Amino acid sequence: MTIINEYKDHDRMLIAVDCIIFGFDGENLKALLIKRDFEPGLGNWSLMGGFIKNEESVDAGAARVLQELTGLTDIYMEQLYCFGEVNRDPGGRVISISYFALIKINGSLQLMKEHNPKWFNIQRLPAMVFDHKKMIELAKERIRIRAASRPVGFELLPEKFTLPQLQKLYEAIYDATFDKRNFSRKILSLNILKKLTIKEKTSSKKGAFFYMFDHNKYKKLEHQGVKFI
Amino acid sequence: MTIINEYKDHDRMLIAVDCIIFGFDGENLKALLIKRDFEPGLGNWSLMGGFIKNEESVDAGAARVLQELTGLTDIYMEQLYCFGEVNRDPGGRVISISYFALIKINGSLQLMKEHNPKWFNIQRLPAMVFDHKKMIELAKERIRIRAASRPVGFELLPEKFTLPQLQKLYEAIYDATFDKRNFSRKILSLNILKKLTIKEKTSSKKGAFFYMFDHNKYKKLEHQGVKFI
DNA sequence: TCAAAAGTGTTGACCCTACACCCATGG
DNA sequence: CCATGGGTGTAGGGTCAACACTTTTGA
Repeated sequence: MTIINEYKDHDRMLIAVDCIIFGFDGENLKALLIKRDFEPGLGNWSLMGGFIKNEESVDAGAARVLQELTGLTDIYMEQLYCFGEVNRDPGGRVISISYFALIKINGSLQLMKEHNPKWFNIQRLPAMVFDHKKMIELAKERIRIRAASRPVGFELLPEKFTLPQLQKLYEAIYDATFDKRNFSRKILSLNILKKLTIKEKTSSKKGAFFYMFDHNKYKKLEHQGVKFI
Repeated sequence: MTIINEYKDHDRMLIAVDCIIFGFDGENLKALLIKRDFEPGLGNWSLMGGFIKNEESVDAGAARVLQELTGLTDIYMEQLYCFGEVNRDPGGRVISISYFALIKINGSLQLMKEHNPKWFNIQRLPAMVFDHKKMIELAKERIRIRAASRPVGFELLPEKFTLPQLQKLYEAIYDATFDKRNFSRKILSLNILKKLTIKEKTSSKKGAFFYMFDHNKYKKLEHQGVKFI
C-alpha cells in the first residue's frame, strides 16, 4: 500500500483486539479468560487478545484471535468499544478494540490449552490485567441490550433447547428471575420457535419439549422490531 | 514510554478520529462537514478528523479535533464505532475511531473557516470520502437510541427553549411527527423541566413559555431509567 | 377580526404483571 | 404414591395512541 505524504508525519501505534467470550453452562453466564504466561501481566488473568496486522481488518483480527483460543469460526461477534487511554497498557501505547463473542459450551468445544483458558462465572470474576474488567462490564451491559431485542440468546444454547433452559439463560443474562408463565407466553407469541415432538428428560421426570430457533420466521419479523424481554 | 520486547514485532498503524458533529437549526438536524483541501479526497466532503498522537488518549484526540473546527470545549461527545477495514482510506492503513458530538448552533459559534465547514441537513447529505457516510448513518441510529432514554436533546437546544422547539427537535431526530398533547404530557410528566415565566414571541403571536432543563432533578431520576420517547 | 401557533383532557386498546393449580413420570 | 419440574389462563392496572377545541395576540 502506498502511503501518501500527508500521512507520513503522524504517530503509529499498536492496535490490539480483546475478546470477551461468553458461554452458558445451563445455570450461569460465563466469560472465558486466559492466564497470561507472557509480559506484561504474566501470571494474571486476562481476556484473550492479539495485535492487528497490516493486511487484516480489525474485524478479521478479532475473529482470528477468537479462533486461536477456541478453534471456532462463524461465531456471533460484535465490536464493543475502543479503549484508547495513553497508559492503559504498561507495555507500551496500545489501542485496544474490544469485541464480544457468544459461543456454545458443549462437548465438541476444544480450547487451546497453551493459553491456559478458564471459564469464570460473570458474577465472580478474578482480578484482571489493564482495563479488562471494564471491558467485561461493558460487554455485560451490551449483551443485555442485545438480548432484549435480537435473538442472540440462541447463540449460547444448543441447537435444540427447552423453554426452561431458555428462561434460565435470560435470567442469567439479566441477573433476575422471571415468571415462567409470562416468559413462555411472551417468547412463544413471537412465533419464532419451532416446537419439536421430542422431549428433554434428564432434568425432570415429565420432560420438557425441545424447541429450535426458526431463522426464517425471525427474518420476516426483524424489520418491525421484536421484543424478547 | 518503554516498549517491552513482546510488543516489538507487531505492526503499527495510524489512528484517526472522525467526528460527526450534530446541530439543530430549529427545523432540521444538521451535520457539519468540511470540504477537504488536502489529499486524499481533495475537493470532496468529509467529516472533520485528525490523527491521534502518542501522548494523547483517543477521547482527548476527538475533543481536540472538535475544538480545531468549532473552538468549543466541554461538549457532549460519545465514541461511536471503530472502522478498521484494510483499504478504507486510500492514503494508507488508517484505523478510524468515530465520535459524535452535539453542539448548539447559535450566534456565538465561530467555525474555523480554513477547514471550509458547511452544515448539511442530515436528510440530504452530499457524497463523502471513504466510509464517512456509513459513520453518519450509524450516528443517526445512535442519537435516536440516546435521545429516547437520556437528556441529550438539550445539548442541541439553547439553554432556554420552548416545548414546540423541543418537539421539533425530537421530530427531526426521529424523522417523525408527534402529537403535541401526548408529547408535552410525556415530557412534562418526567418533571425535569423548569418552566420560566417569560415567553418566546418571535414564532407566534400568543408566545410559548420558555423552559430549562433541570440537571439536578434529572440526576435524581437517572438511575431508575427515564423514557423521553 | 382574522390568521397562526400555543395550550389543554378524555377514552379505548393494548400490554404487562401478578398470581396458583394440575400434569406427567421416574423412582 | 409421591416428589419434582413442566405446563397453562385470567383479571386489574398502567401506559400509549388517537383525537378537537379554545386561547392569545399581532397585523
